Amino acid sequence: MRIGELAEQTGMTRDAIRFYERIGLIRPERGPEGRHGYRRYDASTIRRLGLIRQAKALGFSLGEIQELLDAWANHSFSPEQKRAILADKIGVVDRKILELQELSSELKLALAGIRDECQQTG
Amino acid sequence: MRIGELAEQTGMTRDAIRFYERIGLIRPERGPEGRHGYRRYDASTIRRLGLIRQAKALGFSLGEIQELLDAWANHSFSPEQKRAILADKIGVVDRKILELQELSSELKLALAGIRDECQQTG
DNA sequence: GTAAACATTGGTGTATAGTCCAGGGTCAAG
DNA sequence: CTTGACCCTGGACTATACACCAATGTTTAC
Repeated sequence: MRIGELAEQTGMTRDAIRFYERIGLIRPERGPEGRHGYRRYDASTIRRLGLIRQAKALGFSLGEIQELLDAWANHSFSPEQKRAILADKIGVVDRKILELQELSSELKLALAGIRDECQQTG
Repeated sequence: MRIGELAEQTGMTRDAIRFYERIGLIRPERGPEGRHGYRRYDASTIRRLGLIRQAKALGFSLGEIQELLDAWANHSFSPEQKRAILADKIGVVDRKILELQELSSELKLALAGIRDECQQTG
């Protein structure tokens, strides 16, 4: 798959995908079939970009995501380092879940309050 | 309370607090006691800034937070508009919770995988 | 009344996360 | 062998979310 199709599959722009490559989040092959040098992606990259998108929306920076993906895959870290990084991120994620649950409760209370306001006349 | 104490109480910088004011997230009084014009904050601002910090960490932009706070308080929106905005944000938050739970599960699986790797010799 | 410790505005600078070209190369079809 | 659709690099530009001044004013304590 070349960059255009990947962009279509993921809903990201070509520029964003190239940007993610520049900062090391993805590592495509280069033009295995001709002499062109085009980037070639396999299907796993779609999933990887999906995860990046999700993590971003959940408040993780690309730097944090990179750390996470490095720990997830098998490059450059010892198992112990990977374990530590993953455990750390799990803690962050679980704390975010709690915070979001509190936030959701508060918002629902606020919504109920507005309903009451609307019921003033009956 | 003046800006310095508020900064201390919230852990934010004076600059960040002034920035939040510039974009409309907070609206301090101005110098009610002398002729100075200093910003004066009451205790509720601490909570408000805490909420801003939390929402930011959870992936909301300051723009979204502003919308939310406007709907939360009683300014400038009809009850119906506020209800709609709140309901929308609740949906966003609840979806984020689900995504984070999935992410947490995946991370825990990955962590378990690493544990297995470490157990290769015994 | 003056010095320290606070505050003000206004402007510039920074990091992050991209977007948007320009100028060019590549590929498949006709 | 040209046309259109795709790709490349490099650089400039943008929005968000602040940080960091400088020059100046105010408050508090002595």
